[in-house]
Amino acid sequence: MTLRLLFAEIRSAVQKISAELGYPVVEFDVSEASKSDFGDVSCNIGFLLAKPLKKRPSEISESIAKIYRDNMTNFVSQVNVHPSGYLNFVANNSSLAKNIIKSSTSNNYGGYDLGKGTKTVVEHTSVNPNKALHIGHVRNIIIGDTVARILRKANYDVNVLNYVDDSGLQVADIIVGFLYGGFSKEPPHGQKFDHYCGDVVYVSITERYEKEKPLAEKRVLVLKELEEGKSDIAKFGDEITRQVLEEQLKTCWRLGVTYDCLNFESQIIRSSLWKTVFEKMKSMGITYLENEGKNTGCWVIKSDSEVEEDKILVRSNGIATYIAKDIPYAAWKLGILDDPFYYKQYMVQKNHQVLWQTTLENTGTKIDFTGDKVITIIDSRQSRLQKIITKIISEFKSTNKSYLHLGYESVTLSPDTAKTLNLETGGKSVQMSGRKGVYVNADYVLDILGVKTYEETKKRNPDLDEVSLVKIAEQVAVGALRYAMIKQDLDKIITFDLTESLSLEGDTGPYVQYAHARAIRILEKASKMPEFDISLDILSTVYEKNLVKTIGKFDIQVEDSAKNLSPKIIARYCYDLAVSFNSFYEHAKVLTAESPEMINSRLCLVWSFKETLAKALSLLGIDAPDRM
RNA sequence: CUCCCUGUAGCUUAAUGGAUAAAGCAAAAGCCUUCUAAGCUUUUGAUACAGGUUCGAUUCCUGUCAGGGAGGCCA
Repeated sequence: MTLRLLFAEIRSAVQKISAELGYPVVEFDVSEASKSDFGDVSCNIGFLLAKPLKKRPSEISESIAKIYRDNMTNFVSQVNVHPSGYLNFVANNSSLAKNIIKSSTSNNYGGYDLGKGTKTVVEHTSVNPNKALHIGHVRNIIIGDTVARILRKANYDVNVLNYVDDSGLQVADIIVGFLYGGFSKEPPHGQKFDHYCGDVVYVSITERYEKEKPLAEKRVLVLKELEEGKSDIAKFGDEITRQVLEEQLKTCWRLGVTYDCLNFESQIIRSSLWKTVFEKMKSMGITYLENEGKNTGCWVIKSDSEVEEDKILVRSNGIATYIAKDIPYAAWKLGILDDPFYYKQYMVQKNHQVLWQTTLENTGTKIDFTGDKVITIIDSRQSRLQKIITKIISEFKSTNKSYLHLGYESVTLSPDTAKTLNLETGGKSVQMSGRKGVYVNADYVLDILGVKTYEETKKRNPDLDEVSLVKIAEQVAVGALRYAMIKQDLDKIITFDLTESLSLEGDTGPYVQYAHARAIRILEKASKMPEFDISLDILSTVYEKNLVKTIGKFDIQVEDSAKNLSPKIIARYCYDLAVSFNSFYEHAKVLTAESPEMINSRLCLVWSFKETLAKALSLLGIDAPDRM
C-alpha cells in the first residue's frame, strides 16, 4: 500500500458517508495536506457542498467527520475539521510506514499502469548531421529520453526514434566545404569529427557564400544530388553524415541516452511514402493545385484562418517543400501507411539495447516501430508547422491514434557566457545559432563539469582508485547537466550560464545523488541487511514520517508526470526525496540509535529510501553513485 | 499587423482554483573528535498593472504594459 491507496480508501469512505447523509454527488479532491500541521490527507468536499446545501463548509465537513470517526478504518487514526472548512485526516503511522516500506522493496515500485501497453513512439534529438550537439540540442534530447523512460514506467510500450536529416541544406553546406571549399576530411590534431564539421567547416563555408558566388551555386547542385541519391556526391555525403552521426551518438550515449531506430530522411524521400501521402492528400482534398494569385502552380494546403497564409506543399517547379518530408514521416510513425522500410542493426548500445536503422535494401528484416500514440519533441518555434501536421494527420485517420507535438522553449546563452564566445550582447541573453557559431558544445560542458566533479570527488575520497574516481565524476557531471535541463517547466526559456552550470549545491543533480551516496554508506556500515518483518511503530519523528510519506508518493508522481508529459515532476520528486532524507540524516542517527529495534527500523527506512531514489533517478537517466 | 509562450524575493525557479505563496543561489549568523559539510539549522525578501468569474485566484477570462518566439516557392 502506498499513499495512493490511502487516498482511495478515504475517498470511497467519504463518498459513502456523503451519500448516506443524502448530499448531492460532487467531484471532490482527496490529496496530501499542504502542511503537516493539518494532518496527512485533506478533502475539500465541504467547500463543494456549501452552495447546494447552503451551509458553512466546516459544518458539512463536521457532519461527515462525525460518522467517519464512528467507522474508523485501519489506516486512519484521526479525522479533524479545520475552521476553514477542510476535512483533514491523520494517517495511522505504523501501518502506513510498514506498508510503504514493504511496497518499496518491490522491483517495479513506482510503476503505474497508465499506458496499458499502448504502442508509443517518442521522437527526439533529430539534429542535422553536420555539426556537434550543443547545449540547446541537449534540452531536446534529455526531455525526449526522460519522457520515454517515464512512459515506460507507466507501462507504455515505447519506441524511441531519431530522425536523421541527411539530405538537407545544412548537410549540403559541409559537403560543399569538403568538395569545393578546400577543407580536409581529416580534422586537425584529433578534434572530434562532428566538432570539426560544425565549428570549422560549416561556420566558415556559410560565411564565404556571400563573397564567393561559385560556392553558393555548388550548394544548390549538392542539395539536388543529395536528394536524388545516386551520384558520387551523394555517396560522399552519405559517408560524411554517417561519420558525424556516429560522433553525435557518442555524445548522446555519454548522456545515458539510447534509441531504438534511426530514420534517415534521404530514404523517406527515396521511398514511396511521399507519393502515397501526396495522392492521399489530393484525393481527400487536403491539398489542391492553386490556379490564381501569387501561389499559382503550387500545390497548397488551405489555411482555415483568414489571416494566416496558405501553406505551400509543392513548389511551382514541382519540388516538394520540407513540410512534404514531415507529413509522410508523421504518417509512417502512426503506422497509417504500408511500411516501405527494412531494418538492419546499426549497433548494440551500452545498455544492450539494439539500435536499428532504416534501409531500403531488402534485408528481409521487418520490424514494427510505429505507434498508436506518437510524441514528437521539437522546440516550440516549430509549433505552427507542427500544428498543421497534427491537423492533416488527424484527417487521415478517424481512429483514436494520436500525433502529439511536445514543444519546449529554447536554451539561450547568458551575457557572460556569450562573452566567452567573443560576443557582446549588451546585457541580454542570446539565441544560439549553429550557422553563426554562437553555441556551447555539449561535450565541452560535460568535459569542464567532469574536471570539476573529478576534483571534488578526489578531495572527498582520497582512498578511491583512479578508475572509480573517473567513473563517479562522469556520473555526477551527467547528473548535473540532465537535472539542470529537466527541472523547470518546458515552456520556460533556459538561460545557460557556463559558470552557474558548475554549481553542485542546492537544487541540483549532485545534491540528489549525494543523498543516495550517504544512504549507501549507512547501509554499508551496518554490514547486514535490515530485518523488514517487524513493526515500524517507533518511526515516529516528523523526519521519519515525512520521509516515509515522500517514499509513498512515487507512483502518484509517475502517473502525474506521464499523464501530463511533464518530466520535471520526477525531478521535483527526486529533490523532495533527497530533502526529506537529508533532513532525517541530520536529525536522527541510524547506526548509533538508542536501541537495536530503532537501528533496525531506521535501516529499513534508509534502505527503502535509497531503493526509491535510485528508481526515481533512473527515470531521469541519472546514475545513483554509491560514493561521491 | 496577426498568432503563440513567458512575467512570482536581488537572481533562477515551485505551487490539480484552496489553508500562513515553497525552495535554491546570492547576503548575514551558526553546526564537523559522533552514519561523508556536494549536508543541516536560523535571518532578510516576492505573485507586472487594471478589471471580471468564484465562498476562495499566482492559477481561469478580458484588457494594458514588458520580454521572447513564429508568421518564406528556406529548413
